[in-house]
Amino acid sequence: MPDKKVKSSNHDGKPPERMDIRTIARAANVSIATVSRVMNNVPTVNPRMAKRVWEVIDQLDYFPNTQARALVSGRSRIFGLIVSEITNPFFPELIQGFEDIAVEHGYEILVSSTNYDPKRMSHCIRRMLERKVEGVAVMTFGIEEPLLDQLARRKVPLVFIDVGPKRPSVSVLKVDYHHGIRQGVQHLAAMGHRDIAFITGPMALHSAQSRRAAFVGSLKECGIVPESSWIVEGDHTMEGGIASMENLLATKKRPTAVMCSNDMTAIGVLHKLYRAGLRVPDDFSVIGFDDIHIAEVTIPPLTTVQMSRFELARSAVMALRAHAENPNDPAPQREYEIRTDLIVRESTGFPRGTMTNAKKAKAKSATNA
Amino acid sequence: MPDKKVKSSNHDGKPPERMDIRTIARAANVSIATVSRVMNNVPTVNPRMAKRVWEVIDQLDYFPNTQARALVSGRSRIFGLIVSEITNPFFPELIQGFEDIAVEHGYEILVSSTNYDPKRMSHCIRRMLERKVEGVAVMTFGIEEPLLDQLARRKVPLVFIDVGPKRPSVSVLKVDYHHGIRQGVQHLAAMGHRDIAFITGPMALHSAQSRRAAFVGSLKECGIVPESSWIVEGDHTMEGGIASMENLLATKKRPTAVMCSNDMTAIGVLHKLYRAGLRVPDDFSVIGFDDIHIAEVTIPPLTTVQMSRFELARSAVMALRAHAENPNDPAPQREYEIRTDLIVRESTGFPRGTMTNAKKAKAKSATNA
DNA sequence: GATGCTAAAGAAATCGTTTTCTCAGTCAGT
DNA sequence: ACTGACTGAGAAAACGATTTCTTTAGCATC
Repeated sequence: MPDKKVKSSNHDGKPPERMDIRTIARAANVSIATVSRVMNNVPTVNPRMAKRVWEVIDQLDYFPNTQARALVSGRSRIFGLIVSEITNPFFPELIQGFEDIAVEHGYEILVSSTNYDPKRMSHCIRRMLERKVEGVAVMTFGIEEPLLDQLARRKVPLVFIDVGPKRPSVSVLKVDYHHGIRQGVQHLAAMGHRDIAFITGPMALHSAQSRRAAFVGSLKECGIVPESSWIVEGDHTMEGGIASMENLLATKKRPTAVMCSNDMTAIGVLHKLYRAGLRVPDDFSVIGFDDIHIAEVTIPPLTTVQMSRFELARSAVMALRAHAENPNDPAPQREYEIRTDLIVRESTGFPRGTMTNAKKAKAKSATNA
Repeated sequence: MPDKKVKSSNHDGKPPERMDIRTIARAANVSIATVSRVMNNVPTVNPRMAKRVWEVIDQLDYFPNTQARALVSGRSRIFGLIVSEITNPFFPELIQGFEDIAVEHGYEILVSSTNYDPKRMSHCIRRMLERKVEGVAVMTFGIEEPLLDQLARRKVPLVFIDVGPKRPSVSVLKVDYHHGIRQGVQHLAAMGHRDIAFITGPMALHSAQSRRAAFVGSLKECGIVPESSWIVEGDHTMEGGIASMENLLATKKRPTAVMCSNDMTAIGVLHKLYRAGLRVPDDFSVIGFDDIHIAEVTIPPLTTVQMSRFELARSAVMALRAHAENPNDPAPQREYEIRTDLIVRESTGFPRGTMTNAKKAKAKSATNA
């Protein structure tokens, strides 16, 4: 924003040409109030006049100053979006969707990545407060609730994933982890796996707990008793996946398959298995979670549980809009359901040496149906 | 931003409690001008008074309204960041760095991903203009200059990668593609490869042309004549990599190695080779470009040319700051140099059947030195 | 033809800051 | 003691919109 000092009239005849609502009003021969009304589609304005104003606006290529508008109307038209790790490919895909939908409804977004660091979190909340966001989507999968008090206290609408305080102006996006994870477990069990490991996310995260619970539950449904040494804690990174897989390979009795709390972990696992000289899926089966884009081209392509980023983004924006646009709506915390589904690719197969090729083909076609 | 209507005094004794500079002024028994001066560290204010004001500010947990501030000061303290594809992992890493550094200097950022779509680009420029950004970093690697006229005309500081109009308030980040790419070519040549292919980015992008030129140049330096059918156009996506590799495999005489214009392409290539039953690096060598994080764990880990996201981000923010904070500085377009370097991992090796193990070991150690 | 009502547009207040202007004091120099 | 320069702090004018309050004009009603 330069041209601040162009106020003093310059002697070469040109008017100072600052582009504000007054310029338009003057050019269209109406009051600024009318221009404002035209821009906001207030119905009481004479259509002929409106047309004239629009023409001037188009011709001069004018657009209103968002901050002035926000200041007086009390509406910033900005949503905040807090993610835990922008470098995990899951999130950019989410951000993309969130941005698209928010922009579509006339909102701008302020993204911030906390990297699981409470200090960063608190700093970014502060920034959002300063910018007067009209709502914040907290896509960190459940962490640091105390910090969010600052937002709640100032009555900023919020939307969480999985779990959040039951308060007015707070919505929760419920992810049905169970559905997809059960499909995964059954898929493995159907092929004959009994020794199935699980690599969780950081257990401080609610979602990590939910996913583990869904895994354990699904295992039991198949009549398999969970072996605790086969449930190891990861951290949703590739490095974590590598380390966790290392631990699993070192267990007394090795599992034959592993489910991961997210795809990045699975990618680490794939890598560790490659290093260990084990072939996937011949020697070991791997299932991921998220279905990020690169899951299609890992070697081998990753069987994974899909959670729709688009659905997540859409629901989040909708929830925030609902709150922002009806400030005193008595109906608070709506809950939105997000489905999960297994996508079978090539990182899963029969446990080593249990089946002939003929049986393989048969079982596989049954599974896919 | 709710609590808009809390103006009317409520009958339970409490004051309406709106938190603005006036509240602070009243509580500290000074004028609002003084409060403002204190917050902005204006040196002429009495230290004792300043202390008192700070105490009140802390105690009431007050922070100024950014939009009011921006409105009057004419400074939004927002930078725009336009990337071509947020779902390409290169960019999140860049965004992260950009955000960190911008925030460190008190700026907020507005990110937008154009997905190579001019319509999106133009829309996002408009949005940035509306929010009165103080500068825009155009990290699309050279495209759609006409659209950027809108920004230039309004004298918004800009920073480009590689190439940009020589105008005041416009800086360019020069990437030294040649250095890293030459290293890559020499690395391959040193191991005995002569038949080296190249998959470019979208040729509409300046960076794609620069990278190809660097490749062709480096090839000639090694006395290899470029074979045009081995230079194919990709689009910087995994899918593009797969398709391009397919084309390369179909050439009359197959190359023995390929360099890619970015890592996503290389990942696609790796996948295609896997599908084709070719082993990397035994049957085919692959080099990427960017050194995104997952390049470390591809199978096999990817040899690639590193371009520092952090350097890029830092330089971009610094360039924008320089312009934003000295609006009438006569010195425009500073240029910043970004280095590139080869990172040798495991996707490159000797061409099939050309060397004995002894020779291998020797050549490899020489290359790494 | 005076009155009341409605529709449409202008005037003015407002949002929460920064910044310029103004005005008391203080102090030094003569 | 009077002037001039300087300090420090308050008063008031922006900033560029929205929104409330007024005004004007037109029309129907009695």
